[in-house]
Amino acid sequence: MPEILEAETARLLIEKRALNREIISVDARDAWYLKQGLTPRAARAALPGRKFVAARRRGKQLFLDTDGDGPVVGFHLGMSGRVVIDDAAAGDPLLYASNRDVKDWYRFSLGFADGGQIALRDPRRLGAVVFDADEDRLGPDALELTRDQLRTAVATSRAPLKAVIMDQHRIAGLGNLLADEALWRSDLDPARSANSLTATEQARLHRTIRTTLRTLGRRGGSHTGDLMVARVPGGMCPRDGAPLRRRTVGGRTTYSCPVHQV
DNA sequence: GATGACCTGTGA
DNA sequence: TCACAGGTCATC
Repeated sequence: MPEILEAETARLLIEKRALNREIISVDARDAWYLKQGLTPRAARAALPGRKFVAARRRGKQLFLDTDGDGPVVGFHLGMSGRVVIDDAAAGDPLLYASNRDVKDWYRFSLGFADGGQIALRDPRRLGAVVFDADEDRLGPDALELTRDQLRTAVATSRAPLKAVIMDQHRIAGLGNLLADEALWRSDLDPARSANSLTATEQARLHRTIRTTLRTLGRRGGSHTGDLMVARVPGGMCPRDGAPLRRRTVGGRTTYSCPVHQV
């Protein structure tokens, strides 16, 4: 996904199009896609006759509440998953992932009594469907992040700053592109140890995460950052023209400006 | 904490 | 054929 902005787009689509429609069938043809002990049989036993009554999100994860004593259905989009309702796919085309509509990529779908359907289409199969996930394993949602929460997240770890803000247990929602963009806008080196930030830098990072999410959300997604155009080998910093540095930080490909990110 | 594993498609 | 991909998990 699919970072927090795409997850929110998917949540909005679900909220608008999938609530209060009676589920009558379950197509869990890819049993591997069901995680945390969920089986196709259990899904078929639990969902028909129910409807979704709320679509919630924390970080990149989606939680669909069902009526009565039904399960909370968790959707996780992995690297390439998208929510498709009837014939509408949520969000902009994904980079780094195919957007073709291939039948084989429908890993999980639910049919509605009115003839429509909600489905997860995921070429890479790194997403998941779960029931009744432990939502509190995730940290505070990045879109609602307070300054105190940011301070707590970074002050308690000496891991690289980027690894810490991408750690879903500490802050839920930031992925590789958003983390690079926010750090680039914050003038902070992704490899610095998180607990080395001064109070001023923490405040700046907090403010920047918020404005980055707001701005890129308005533009249409995680791939619309200013750094994206330069996020290629040999790319130049859009702000000061310096050659960008490309390396691995926190296990992920990372682009940063050696001149203004310190 | 860094690393490799999971899985599959795409483009060089 | 290879490197690489907006994510997470277990393991050294």
